[in-house]
Amino acid sequence: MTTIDTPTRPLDFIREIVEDDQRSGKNGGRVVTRFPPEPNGYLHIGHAKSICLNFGVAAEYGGRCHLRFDDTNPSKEEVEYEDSIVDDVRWLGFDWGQHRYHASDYFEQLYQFAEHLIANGNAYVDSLSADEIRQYRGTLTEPGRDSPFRSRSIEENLDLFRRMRACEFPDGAHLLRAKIDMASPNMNMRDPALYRIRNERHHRTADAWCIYPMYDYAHPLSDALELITHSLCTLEFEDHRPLYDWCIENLPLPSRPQQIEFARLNMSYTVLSKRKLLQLVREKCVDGWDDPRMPTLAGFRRRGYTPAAIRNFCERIGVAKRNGVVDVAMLEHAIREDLNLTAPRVMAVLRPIRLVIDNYPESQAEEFDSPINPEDPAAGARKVPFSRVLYIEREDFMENPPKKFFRLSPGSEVRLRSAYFVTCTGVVRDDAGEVSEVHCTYDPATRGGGNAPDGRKPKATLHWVSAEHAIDAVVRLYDRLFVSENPEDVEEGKSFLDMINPSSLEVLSACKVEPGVASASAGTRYQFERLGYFCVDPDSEPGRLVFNRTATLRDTWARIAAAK
RNA sequence: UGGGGAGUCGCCAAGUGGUAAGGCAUCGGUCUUUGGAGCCGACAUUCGAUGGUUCGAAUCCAUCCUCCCCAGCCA
Repeated sequence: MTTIDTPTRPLDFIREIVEDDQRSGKNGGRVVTRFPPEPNGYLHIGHAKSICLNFGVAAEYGGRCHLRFDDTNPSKEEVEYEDSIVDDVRWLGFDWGQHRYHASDYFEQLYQFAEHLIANGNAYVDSLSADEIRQYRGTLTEPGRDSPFRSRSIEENLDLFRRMRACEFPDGAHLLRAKIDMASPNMNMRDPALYRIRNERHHRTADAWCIYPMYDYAHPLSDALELITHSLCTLEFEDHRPLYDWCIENLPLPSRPQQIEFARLNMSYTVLSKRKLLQLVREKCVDGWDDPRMPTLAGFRRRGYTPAAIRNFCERIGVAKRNGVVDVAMLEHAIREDLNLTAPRVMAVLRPIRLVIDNYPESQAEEFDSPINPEDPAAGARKVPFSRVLYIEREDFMENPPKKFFRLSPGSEVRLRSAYFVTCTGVVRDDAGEVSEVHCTYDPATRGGGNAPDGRKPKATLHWVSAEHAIDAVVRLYDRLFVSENPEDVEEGKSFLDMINPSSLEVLSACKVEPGVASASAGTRYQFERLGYFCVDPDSEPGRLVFNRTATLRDTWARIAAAK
């Protein structure tokens, strides 16, 4: 065996930088990354991209990745979110070992470093109001003006800052600012805020502080203190990089991390902003953060997605600096690809109609072997009970079939998967004239559903379930949450909420499933043959299973029918 | 009209001066006890535009165009 023809995936620009750094011996060859979520919401598929990147790069280059909570704003953060983030990152399959940190772990050090900046004349306490500061900042095209407090003495700054820490002032009375350049063309360099007063309880440090550091200050220092080598973040922080570097250059830090920006993930038919996701939850447009229609990791988990599928998806979309929109079909492909190989097959009838086999003995019943997974012969077979009265899918029968409809119709013969060939002989109608029962005869010579002795080959194979053996189930059919490819792009006066798909959830409560799944536990995934992938929802109760549809199977007939 | 980024197939995305990878989607065919899956094939004479340099340019230079981000005491 040689590895010559092993196709090598080209490196993305970040891995290229990391490899260059390793070659040149920068950072002593160490690679340390971090995933720094703010605990103010649930993680979504966009975060998965960042998680896979950060943990992936670390693993590939023999380094490590820290999980660090960016908890510098007590008014937005909660423990519930922190717990969910821990669960989700673990579920995705990543491990930070002992390296779980919080920006708040560094509050004392961050404070001391702030005094250091003041002592060196690199920071000052401003006492302008928020509104005045905005006015002094200038605009995109006009430079800002120095605050009248910019020239306070070091002693006065130190005194004021210490009194800020001592909680002597109300919110907004003072602000610690970096002394950089009010005329900078980069707005972030016009004396950015470093510390603000927030007389508020923090979910971890409780009442220890009433001043809290800003992201732009806390982030680079946290990175440096943790000896992070490559600090990967999204594009919108690109113009913060000079400030990131400024903080590091002006303080005696133990290391010099490098910030590198990449494009965040956008996906069609999806919304990925924490604010909007929070709104969907708060306004009850969905059933919570883990609603299977949500693009949150908790939602995908409940929907039946596997961590491997999400990781493969993240690998496949790549990492670059171009803003784009990934087709949600790419994600759907990833989950089908995974489940096709791993999900046990089962027969389930979602919209049942009775199929009576007139020439099958009334009292008879038998069991057929059906493959658990044709893609994996080693998985073996399962027993499926069969009897005279079955349920088949209502849409698998048509009294007046159009061309190319190969399923059951008067006079036609189809294969019942793993059972027999069956020929439709007629229908029974209810009082309203609706077909309430389909009748047929079976060919005993086709037992097992294999080929007939005379070589007949039906053009269709139907799934079925024995009426007397079937168990009842509720099936929730999920579809995309939004009807628009870009739900954020709406006309004046409308919001993304107006783009919600009114039929994103259809609940079918009279479904029939083969008995073998009766004791399946929540989270178990199956392929319902010919229909799609489904998983058992935690809402299930004994005797009343609830399934969520993860993804449909490709349906060629539906395409043909839709094309007309 | 300041600054920072980005423009390669419908969507992601390689390519870094030597004559446009791959994936998704789409469309054919084949195979099939899932109209599933698999397999085979098609799918950018062209890289935002225009000039220029060069034997040769998506790659270098110039000019122009388009899109994204920045004026939170959010991250």
